[in-house]
Amino acid sequence: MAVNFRPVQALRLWHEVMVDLVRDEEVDLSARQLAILLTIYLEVPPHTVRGLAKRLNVTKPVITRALDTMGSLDLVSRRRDDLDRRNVIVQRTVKGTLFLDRLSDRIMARIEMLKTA
Amino acid sequence: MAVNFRPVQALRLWHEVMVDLVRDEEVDLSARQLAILLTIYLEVPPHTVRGLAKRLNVTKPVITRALDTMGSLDLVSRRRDDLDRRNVIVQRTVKGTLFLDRLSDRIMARIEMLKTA
DNA sequence: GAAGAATAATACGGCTCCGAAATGAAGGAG
DNA sequence: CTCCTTCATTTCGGAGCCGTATTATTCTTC
Repeated sequence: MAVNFRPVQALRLWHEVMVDLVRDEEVDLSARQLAILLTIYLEVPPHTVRGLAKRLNVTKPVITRALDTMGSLDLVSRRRDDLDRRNVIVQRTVKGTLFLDRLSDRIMARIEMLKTA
Repeated sequence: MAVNFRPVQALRLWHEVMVDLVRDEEVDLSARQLAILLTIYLEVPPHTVRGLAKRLNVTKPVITRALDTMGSLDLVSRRRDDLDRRNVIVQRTVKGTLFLDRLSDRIMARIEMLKTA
């Protein structure tokens, strides 16, 4: 499981996973959308529009639009915060979890291939 | 330098690098554009429009447009193939090399952080 | 040289995304 | 209750990318 990473191998890893994603991508997410999705699934909740905008150094409409797109793909869901109804709480979905599981599998598979190469 | 990678750590690595890129990105490349750029720099030349289109399973106009965009950013350059003037040979640039060096540095830095965490 | 094949680029209509600004809804201070 | 702030969303004009189909150039074959 241990890998010795040197810079060119790190770049090769990125390359192979990106090509995999582009080649047989079911959903076509931009860099921003993927960054938002990963933040929602990996960082501690709750996630609000404002919080995500600040975390990623983008404007709030960018977050709203990304949630619209990924929401229609059923990768995330939104609900109002009952304690402060101005806030929107972004939540995970089963489909989003499965998507990131597949991404994780792709990355791990490419790491394995780098080890044996 | 050796890292033990488990799936959640692979995903964390992807997350952190993507957030870095979105946060302080000088150039804003799409997933396809980045995949094309990495292919040009990491796979054996020569690279033609048709070859890249087949490699990435996209149509040729996608490649032409990506080369237009990245060409205006001076990340790649094009010249005609003198042996077969129908072909366009895609070439690397100094600026493109520097960009990928920075990407490589980002990835390596995040790998280091995962080791100590 | 003429006809056909192959390559890259362009035209087209449609869709998505952009940032800035305006709008709508909810909370807080007095 | 009223004013002001704080959220998220929507609107606006503009820019970029999409796939399909077409064009322009070059090569190949006869």
